[in-house]
Amino acid sequence: MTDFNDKQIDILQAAEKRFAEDGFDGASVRDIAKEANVNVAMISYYFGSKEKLLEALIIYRISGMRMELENLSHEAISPLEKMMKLTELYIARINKNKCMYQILHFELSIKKRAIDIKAYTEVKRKNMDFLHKVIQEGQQQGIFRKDINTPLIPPTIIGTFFHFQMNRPFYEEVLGLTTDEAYENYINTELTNHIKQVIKAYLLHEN
Amino acid sequence: MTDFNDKQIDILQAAEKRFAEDGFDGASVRDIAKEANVNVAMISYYFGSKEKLLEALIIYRISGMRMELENLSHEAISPLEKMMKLTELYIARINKNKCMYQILHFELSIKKRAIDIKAYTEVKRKNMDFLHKVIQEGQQQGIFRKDINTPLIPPTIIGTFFHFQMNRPFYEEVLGLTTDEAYENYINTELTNHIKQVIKAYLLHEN
Amino acid sequence: MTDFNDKQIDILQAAEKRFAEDGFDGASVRDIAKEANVNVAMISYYFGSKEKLLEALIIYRISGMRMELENLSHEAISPLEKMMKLTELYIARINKNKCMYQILHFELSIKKRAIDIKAYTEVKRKNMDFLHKVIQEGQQQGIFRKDINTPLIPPTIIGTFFHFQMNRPFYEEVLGLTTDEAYENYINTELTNHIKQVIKAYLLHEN
Amino acid sequence: MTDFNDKQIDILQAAEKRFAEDGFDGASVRDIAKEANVNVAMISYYFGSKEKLLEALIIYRISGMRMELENLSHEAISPLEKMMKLTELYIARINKNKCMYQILHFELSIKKRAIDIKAYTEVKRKNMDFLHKVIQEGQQQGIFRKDINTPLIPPTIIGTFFHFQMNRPFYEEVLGLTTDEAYENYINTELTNHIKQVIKAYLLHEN
DNA sequence: TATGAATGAGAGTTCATTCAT
DNA sequence: TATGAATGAACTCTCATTCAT
Repeated sequence: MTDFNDKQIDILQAAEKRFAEDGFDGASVRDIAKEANVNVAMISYYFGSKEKLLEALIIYRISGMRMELENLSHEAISPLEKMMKLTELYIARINKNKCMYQILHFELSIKKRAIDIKAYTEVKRKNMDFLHKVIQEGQQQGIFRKDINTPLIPPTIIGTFFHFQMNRPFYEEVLGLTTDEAYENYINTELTNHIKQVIKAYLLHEN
Repeated sequence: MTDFNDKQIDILQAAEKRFAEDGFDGASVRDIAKEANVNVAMISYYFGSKEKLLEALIIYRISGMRMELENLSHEAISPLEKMMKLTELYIARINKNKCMYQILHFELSIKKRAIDIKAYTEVKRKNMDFLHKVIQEGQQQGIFRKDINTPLIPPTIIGTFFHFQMNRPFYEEVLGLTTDEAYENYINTELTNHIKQVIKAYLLHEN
Repeated sequence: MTDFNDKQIDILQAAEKRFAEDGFDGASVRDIAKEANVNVAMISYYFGSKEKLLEALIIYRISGMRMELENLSHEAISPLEKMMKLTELYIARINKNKCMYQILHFELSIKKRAIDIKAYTEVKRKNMDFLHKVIQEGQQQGIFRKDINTPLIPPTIIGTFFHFQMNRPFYEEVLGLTTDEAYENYINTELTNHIKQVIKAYLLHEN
Repeated sequence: MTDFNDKQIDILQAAEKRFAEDGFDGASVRDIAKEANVNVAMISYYFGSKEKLLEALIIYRISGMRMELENLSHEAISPLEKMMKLTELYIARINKNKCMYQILHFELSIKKRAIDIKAYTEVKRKNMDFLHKVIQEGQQQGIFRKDINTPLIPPTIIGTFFHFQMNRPFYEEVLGLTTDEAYENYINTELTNHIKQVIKAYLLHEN
């Protein structure tokens, strides 16, 4: 399922861009075809329909997200350090897959379409399991607080990042980030640091 | 501008529901008209166009969001208590205006449309100003840490909440929240508490 | 039928302008109502429908065209002088009722609508009768040629005038008539003179 | 630009008929599609829009009007004979392109639309140049009068013809031309002859 | 008598998709 | 395998008109 030819990958990339910028309903297959420099009919030909194109795109991108967590789990570092690295990895991955996340978040929150998100769910579940282990470890070592609500950690990381992304025009103005580089830089330094600080404080200090 | 008649309000409410559930492009004016039990032509008649309907909706909802912050600012409570109350107010307001936020977040993150979000920006800015004052107060009293990134507090609160909302199908399954009430209840207790804990820990503990 | 109140006359004048500039189908009753500063419903109220408004307009304008020919017929001048005066009267009347003629010509040549043009036809017939008499007079006096095709005289006069009007942009450029006054002036001098010369030559000279 | 396929030509012909009979605003694309036995969407597909269809039609027809004047200019006949032939050619061409002229005249006289008539203007200008030469020739030979207003010759020819066409119902009745053939025949004999007589008299006789 | 509110019908256009080649 | 041509369905919006007041 994951073996696409060059033309198909062109289409998938074009679709990702258009879906992210215009929304699924806002993007027309003609726009996508034009962006991908292919014939309109080719989209139906290769993917069957616009909806199936979206599903293919999700699978395509998520299959590329196979976590770097495994490596992390074997590193000989403290649970806190692991959590900090995990947070960084989360942010890096979202930042890298901004478009896909943008699409997914919208599609998930819409009742209209019932796309197949099994692949997405699976990845999330795996992440959660790993997260759970690290937190338990930290709790057993007496470093982390006892009442951590593990399932709400990812929303805290991802949600903060995303809200910042989605309200970009507002924060651009408020923070005086006039260029793309300035914004990107702020994400990689201040925002990342803030999220790490928030998570760290939450893990370490029972109020 | 904010005085709409009954029919107009019917349309606005129907539009809010449909836009939130189907997206702006995914919702047709026919759907909205049907939902509002009015003639299709009435939407153009009252609002001019689909886009102007969206703008009217945003103004309508945001003008109803004039913050309860003022009351808060005069209460004789500690900065921390203020921040906790503020967090609760934030969450309550987003929860109440879920649909509007869902719409706004999508529209904001889409490059296609350039809707007038001045009203929204203004509200955000006012909130930020108030937030800033409370945090400064806490810092001057030596209670809050020194290196707080104030502009990133709202993304932390709202983002966490929203990510939880948007990934509802996933968290429903993971947390075994099978009914609407159970989910709603989880938001009002566990999620709210989590966010407050996160904010509290962040404010109080320099790592 | 010809007694209209002030509001009705406002509407008729607005309708004439809009019909002439935009065509019957191109002009909306809303445009007309706006131009006349009346309520949209008033047009249906007073005239029944858009089509009936057009008919009322035609009757209104044509009833105001009752020819000044009668006076002419009693003047003690030569047939040629009569024809020259007649030509001038024709041109003056068309020029004065440009809008109405513009509307009529379009409506007449369109198969779609079957408006009542009895009033118009009647006026034309009377003119023709008078014309016929003058020409016969001239022929009996041996001044005019024998083979005059009387019914084609009015088309020659009116048609020439109208073609010039309808191709205004072209002739503006060709003749360097940059202002409204220049154009109007050209009509009253050069064009009028040309038509008179053409008619005179035709009447007097058998080839 | 002038290469249209069969379907496109079907549409253009249908459009010409409907525009001529119903006016541009009066003719719907659905009517045109029905007349051409094609799908409604095909019109947008091939021409982009209704307005662009009109423009394509004008270009299509006018490019087919490239004058037979060239041949005329090399004939070894007198200026008067040339003018008579020219008049005939004018009339024949208008008669052949009745519909197109009907459409053009209306669109030109309407302020609403600003269609591209460059092609039309160019043809008119060329005709005018040729006309000018012939008339000068006639004047130099002392045959034509000195005070000819050349630019007003075409309006005299075309205008007379057109007024006769546009008031067809009236002249049908007045002249007792009950059938299409009778009318057509009258045009080809009496009307053509009248116009030629008018032009001839004007050219030859200074009053 | 006069009008704001409301509407069914139809307008032009775009859409995702199909099909013959 | 790949595509230009074609289309039915649906879109948003405007229209002339009606109706309760």
